[in-house]
Amino acid sequence: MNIVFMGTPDFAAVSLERLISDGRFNISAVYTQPDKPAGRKKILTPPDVKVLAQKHGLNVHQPNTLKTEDVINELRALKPDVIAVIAYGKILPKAVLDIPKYGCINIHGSLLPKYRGAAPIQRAVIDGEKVTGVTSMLLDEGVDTGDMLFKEETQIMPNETAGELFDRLALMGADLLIKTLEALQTGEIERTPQEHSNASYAAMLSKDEIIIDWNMPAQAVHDKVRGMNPWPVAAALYGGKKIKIYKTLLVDKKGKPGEVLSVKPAVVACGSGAVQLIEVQPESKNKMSGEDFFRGQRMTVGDILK
RNA sequence: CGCGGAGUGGAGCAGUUUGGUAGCUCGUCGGGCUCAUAACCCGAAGGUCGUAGGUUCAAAUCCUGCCUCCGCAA
Repeated sequence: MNIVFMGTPDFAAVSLERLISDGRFNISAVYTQPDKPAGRKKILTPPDVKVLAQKHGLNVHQPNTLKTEDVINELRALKPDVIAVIAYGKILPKAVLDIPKYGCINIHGSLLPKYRGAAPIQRAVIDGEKVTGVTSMLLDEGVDTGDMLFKEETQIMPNETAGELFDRLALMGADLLIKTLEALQTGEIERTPQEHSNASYAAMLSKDEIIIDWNMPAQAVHDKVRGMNPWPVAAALYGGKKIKIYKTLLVDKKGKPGEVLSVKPAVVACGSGAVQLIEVQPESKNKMSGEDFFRGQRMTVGDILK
């Protein structure tokens, strides 16, 4: 089976790796986003998929857009049976969707039609969902609106971070990709249209929404912290500065929102309930435990965090 | 040269403006109290104050170069 793979971050790289190690598939080309500057010094960094693809000597393309004639002709020339798209980050125009014999398939990190869009995994955690999963689908011209092929569910653990869930779903997605490709080949596959009326959209996370308001219920704070880890990381304001909060635990205590209920361990009251600060990071500082932070700030029980 | 912050015993911080032989909260080790303890009491060890140089009678503190780390922005 002749496959063109399109993907960018580690989530996609996991699937590509599985595809390569499986051995049954001929990966004629890999499309990924152009290298981008990253880090404090703006070092040009290649996407994970590119690194992996080059390591295996695959044919890598990094066009800025798929909408030009040149790129479309190039794809046609590859004569793919299927194009597998996973977290590629670009819209495929109809001219591209029509190229492969079996169509373009996509692995999405949610149970469609819920959480369509860029940040399905994080949004599910932030919303406090208990169950999520991965869905394979046939791409159409909308964003994550195509007919569904297979789904796989999984529970979201109470203290699981988006990053941890990401890793699990990436593996599940890789399995699902293989399963979907096999089914396409044998023709034993059903297309299920999405219930568009039940759809929801998971917008990309932004740094504008990282601030924690201690008036929120403890569960909501905890979910936000989990969903924003490892990026962009939820933060509380203290003394006019941002304190990133990487990890929390729910604690069965009460107090005024933002009130320090305990220094050891570091417990802060929320709108209802309370959370223990497990791992935080003040500006200019390295990550530290909540207790270390309180100690350094000479925090005492009864102080209000703001 | 994108903006900014930080480097002080094992950890988190104070002290730097007004130079004068290092402090706080923890941790560790020893001892005590206790049925017991992450609680409490007593005691101890542990620091070339990132690094190189300069000013000075004297530098963690003032000046200069360098290294490392971090936040923002991308």
